[in-house]
Amino acid sequence: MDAEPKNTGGKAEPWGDITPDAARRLVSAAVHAFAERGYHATTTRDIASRAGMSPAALYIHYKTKEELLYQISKVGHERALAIVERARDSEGTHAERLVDAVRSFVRWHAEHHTTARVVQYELGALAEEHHAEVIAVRKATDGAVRSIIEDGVKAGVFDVPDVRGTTVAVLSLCIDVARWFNAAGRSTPDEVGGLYAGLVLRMVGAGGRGDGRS
Amino acid sequence: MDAEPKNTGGKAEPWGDITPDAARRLVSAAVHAFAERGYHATTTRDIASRAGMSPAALYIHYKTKEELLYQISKVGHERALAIVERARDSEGTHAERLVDAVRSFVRWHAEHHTTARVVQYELGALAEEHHAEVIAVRKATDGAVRSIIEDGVKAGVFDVPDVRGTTVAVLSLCIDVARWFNAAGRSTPDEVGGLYAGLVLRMVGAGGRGDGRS
DNA sequence: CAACCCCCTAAGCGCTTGCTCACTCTCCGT
DNA sequence: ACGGAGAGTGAGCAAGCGCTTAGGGGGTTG
Repeated sequence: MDAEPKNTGGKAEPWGDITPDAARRLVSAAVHAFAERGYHATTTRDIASRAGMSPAALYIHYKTKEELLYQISKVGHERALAIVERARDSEGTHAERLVDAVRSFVRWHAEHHTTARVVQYELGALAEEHHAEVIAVRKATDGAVRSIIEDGVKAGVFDVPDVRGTTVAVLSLCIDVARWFNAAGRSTPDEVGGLYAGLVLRMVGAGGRGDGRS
Repeated sequence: MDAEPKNTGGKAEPWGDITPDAARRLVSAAVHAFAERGYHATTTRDIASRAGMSPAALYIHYKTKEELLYQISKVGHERALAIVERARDSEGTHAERLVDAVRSFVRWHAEHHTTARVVQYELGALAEEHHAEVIAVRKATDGAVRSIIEDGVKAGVFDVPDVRGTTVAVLSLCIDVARWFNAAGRSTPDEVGGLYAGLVLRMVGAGGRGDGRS
C-alpha cells in the first residue's frame, strides 16, 4: 500500500521510524501500557517486559520513564498538528477545508486511539519543560483550526458568533474521540470521521443534511 | 440563597451532605488532589494532610484509597444523571428540553470542573465491581440524552441521520468541558453552557443563530 | 587473537507507597 | 466518678517503585 518507507500517519503504528529496534519496541510497549493503566500506574518493569527485555534495558535507550512519555507525547502532538495544518493549507472551499481537517483529525484519533489517549490525556505527567513544549504545539493546533473557521466567517460562508469558543468546542469534540473510541465497537474510524465532519459543518452554520456530505 | 439544606447541584461543593465533618474534609481533599495529579499520583498522605490530619486517620473513615475514589465517582455520576433526567422529564418543546439538558449539564461540568475531572477521567482506576456500577449510571445518562434526541426526531423537529452517533458526540462534547475548563479563564460556566446549547441545537438540525437562543 | 564497543542482564539500593497497630485523648451516659 | 466508644496519633511494616551498578556475551575491528 505505502511505497514510502516513512510513516506519516497511516494505519500502522506511528513509530516505524524509531531506531534502534529495541527503542521502538519500548515506545510501543509504553504506549500500550500507558493507554491501559495510565502513566503513573505503569511500572518500568511492565514496559520492559512487554518489550521483551529486562527492567534495566529500558535505561539504555531512555534516561527516565518520563522521557518515554515525552517522546510519545511530542511525536503524537506534532503528527496531530501536521494533520490540521495540511487541511488548512489545502485547496478547496472553506467548507471542504474544515471537513478535511475534522475528518482526518478524528480518523487519526480513532485509528490510533491508544496512542492518542496517551498523547491527549497523560500530558499532565510530563516534566514542566516538556509540558510547556507540548502545550506550544497544542496552541498551534488550536490556531490552525481557528484560522480555518475564521476564514470561513470572513468569507461569509460560516455563521459563527463566537469563533474562539466554537474552535475550542470543535477541537474538544474531536480529541475526546480518543477517550471513548473502541476498535471493537460499532463504528469504524472512517464512519466517525464522516459523522463528525457533518456535525461540525452544522456547528459553524454551513451544515446540510448532517451526514458529512455538503 | 438556598433555603433547602440539601445540596442538589448548586454552586457550593457537592459534598455538603457527607457526615461526619472529617469524612467530608477527606472527600474534598481527595477531589482536589485527584484532579490535580490524578488518582495514582496522589498519596494517601497527601490527602490526609490536605484534610488536616495524620495519614492513619484516613482509614477510620474509608477502608481504602479506592473507596474514596468510588464515593466521589458514584455521587458525581448520579448527580450528572439527575441533571439530564430532570431536563428530559421537564415540560417544553423538544428543543427546549435539549437546550436545558446541555446547558445545565455543561454548567455543572464547568462549575465543578475539579470534581467532574475526577468523575469523568479517573474511573479507570476503580475496582472492577465499582467500575461496573459506575458504567451503568453512564449508560443511563447516555439513554436519557438519546431519548431526548430521539423524541425530537420522531416529532420531526430534529434532523439527525445517526441518533446513536450524535448522542455520543453531544455527551462527549459536554463531558470534555471538565478537561479544559479553567475557572480563571475567559468564559464563565453560564457562557459556555449557552454556547454549547446553541451548538448542539445546530448539530441536531434545529439550530438558529448558534448563540443558544432559538 | 586481543581490544573494543554496544546491548543486555542479575542483583539490588534507597525510597515511597498503601495500610496497620498499639496507644491516647475527649466526650457522654449512668 | 468512671467505663466505654469513637476519633485521632506516631511509628512502622511489607511490598513495590524508579533507577544504578558491575559484569558478561557477541560481533566487528586492528
